Amino acid sequence: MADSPAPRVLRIAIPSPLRRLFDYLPQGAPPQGGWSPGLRVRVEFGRRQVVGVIVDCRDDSDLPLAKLKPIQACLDKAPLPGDWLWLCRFTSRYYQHALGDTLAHAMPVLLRQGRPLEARVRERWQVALNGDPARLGRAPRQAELLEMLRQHPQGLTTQVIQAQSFTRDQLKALEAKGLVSCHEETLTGPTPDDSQGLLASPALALNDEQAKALNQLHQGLDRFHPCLLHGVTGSGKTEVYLQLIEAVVAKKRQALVLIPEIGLTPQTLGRFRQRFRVPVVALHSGLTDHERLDAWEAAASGRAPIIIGTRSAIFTPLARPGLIIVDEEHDGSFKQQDGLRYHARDLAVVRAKRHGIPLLLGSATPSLESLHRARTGDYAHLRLTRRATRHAPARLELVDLKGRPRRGGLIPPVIDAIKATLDAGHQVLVFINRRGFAPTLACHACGWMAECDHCDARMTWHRQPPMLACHHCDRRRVIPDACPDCGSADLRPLGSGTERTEESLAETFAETPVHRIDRDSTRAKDALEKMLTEVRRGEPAILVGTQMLAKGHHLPHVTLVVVVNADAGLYASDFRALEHSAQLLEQVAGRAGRAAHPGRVLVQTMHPDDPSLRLLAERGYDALAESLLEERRIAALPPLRFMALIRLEGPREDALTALAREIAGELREQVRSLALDLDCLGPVPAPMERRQNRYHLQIALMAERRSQLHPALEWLAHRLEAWPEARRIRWSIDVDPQTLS
DNA sequence: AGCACGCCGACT
DNA sequence: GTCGGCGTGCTC
Repeated sequence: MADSPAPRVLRIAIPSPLRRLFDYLPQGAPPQGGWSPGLRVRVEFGRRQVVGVIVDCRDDSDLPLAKLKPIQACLDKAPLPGDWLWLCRFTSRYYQHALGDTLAHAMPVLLRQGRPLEARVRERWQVALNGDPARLGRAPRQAELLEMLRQHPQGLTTQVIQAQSFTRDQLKALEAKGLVSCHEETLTGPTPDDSQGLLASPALALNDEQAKALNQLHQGLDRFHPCLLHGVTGSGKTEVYLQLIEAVVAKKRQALVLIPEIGLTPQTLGRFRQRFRVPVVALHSGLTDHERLDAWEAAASGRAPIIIGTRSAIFTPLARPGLIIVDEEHDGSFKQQDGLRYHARDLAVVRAKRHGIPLLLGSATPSLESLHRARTGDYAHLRLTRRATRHAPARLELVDLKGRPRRGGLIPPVIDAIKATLDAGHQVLVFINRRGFAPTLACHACGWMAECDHCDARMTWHRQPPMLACHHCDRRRVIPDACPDCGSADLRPLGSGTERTEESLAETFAETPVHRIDRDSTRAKDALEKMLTEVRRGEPAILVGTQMLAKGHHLPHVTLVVVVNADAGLYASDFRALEHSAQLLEQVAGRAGRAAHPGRVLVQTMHPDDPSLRLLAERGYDALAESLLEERRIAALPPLRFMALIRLEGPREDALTALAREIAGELREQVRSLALDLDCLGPVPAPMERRQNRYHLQIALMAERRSQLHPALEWLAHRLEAWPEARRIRWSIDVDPQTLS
């Protein structure tokens, strides 16, 4: 690194929502490489101490140097990785989020608190190879300790030895006599040993489609090479990932694998760990702060060749980046929905490009964004159309709900099909996208419905425990005996939730176990795993569940899938609702007939003639996606145009509306004066205008070119930050919003 | 966001 | 008389 003269000013990003940097004076000895961007420093900010990151070293400041405070301390011997800092700066700019806050988000809690970034190590003691036993002398405890170590040729850690009531002094004495040796190892596991080879278990044979895809991926290992791996459920995408990772790790590079929150199960992790002998590090919400720091360090130092994590793992630094995989790339959990509203899949693209490495986006139901880019040639489009099992994917059969009697939400022919499946000794999955007993409680006499006082929403009727609950805020109420409006006692459930369907099925099929799987029933740790283990034994059973059940889980004995109501996404105001709904239906359908028997998927709907639903049922997700893309083109919506949403929120509707109008007015004026080619729409009420007693409005910006969006957002962020009235409301900027709600 | 300062209501 | 409500102002 070129020697630069000592800077007079350090420009520092402070963990705060302020979109500004703060200048400080260097103080104390600089670290080895001199003052440089990426070093963490402790500084006094206002009246408190915070950990900031140097982002620039300069000789002048906008303020007189006399007004600057000196830093308190430098916390690092070496800067955090340059690529990591680059990604954070990009993220901050792209999503219009304060850099200091972005950096804080992108590092483990302990680093944010100022702890050093270094591998935690432990000592391992082994019998020395050519020790002279005569040197032991008269030391009975040391002799016992030496004997114990002899029985463990691979060595023992200090912790284990001390648990056997030996002391560190005894170890040190043996070491001084040359009888034992000690070496340090990191907690994330030993450094990989090349001599044993990479694989712990052999790769599976590929079919010709998989082999062709893998071959094409091998061609692009040394450059930015974005690929959409578009494979039907059960077509063996994971095996392609594993073999590609093998090639990358063999070249001493690292692979980063992102998976949805719900997909990082012990089974997924187990599959990677079984295949590879090298350490596979996982980053997920279940880790302690120390484990997270260890994983981060192992990735940053290059000791961990394979890193698997959820959304936030996209910010894990890599010493030798070689490959990024985003599995189930269409999944909504890759987009953060509050604070720093980033999309991990989109940042993965940016990061892979920066590193010059391949990017693999995998899905059975790709997002329209990725499909569009595959069609325009930005991404290679690799298809896997064949299932590993004997059977073609089950097609959806639409079942008309109109005018049919329902029990627990199910109509007689569907109940008959469930009975036939159970009689054949198979299992049934009933998918219902509503928790609770019933979506609401209604008065049969006057039409009153239980509504939340704080939100524009109905309250859900729960049986266990009995209460009315709002799923949009924390509000709970006791179930009334009589209608609060007319006093009638004729209160009835309206619609069905998981609890009611479970109850009804348990009555109808008294001899068959019915398992309910939703957020309420799986709250306890391991409850889901226990239930799935039970179900995988294969006895006839009915599973009633929400989308938790739709993703990933392998349920080999399920041959019938029932969707209680497919209409949720059909006529929603959110332009992505249908896309998400179709992805979910296709994923649910993928649960049917994965093993020896073919499957059926019955989809109940009030609109069996809806063209989109019919297209999905008759020609599948890909055909519907094509048609949706065409609709988006005509309606000038993403992914054919670029969008940003300004969300505004406040306690008083009239004040919020007035301010929102003023903001939109100024924004339009700015768009005109900067001659930007973009449309500014709104303010309009958010789909659920009142939530938790706060009002929500939004302003949308739409542009043909992404470059037009940015100057407007940048201006707006600074304007709002300096606008006194805007401090009384909450506002946020959502670039590439995933939903409008 | 924090964290101070500052100016008005019900309490040991 | 004080404890504390949250309005408004600032952070190199």
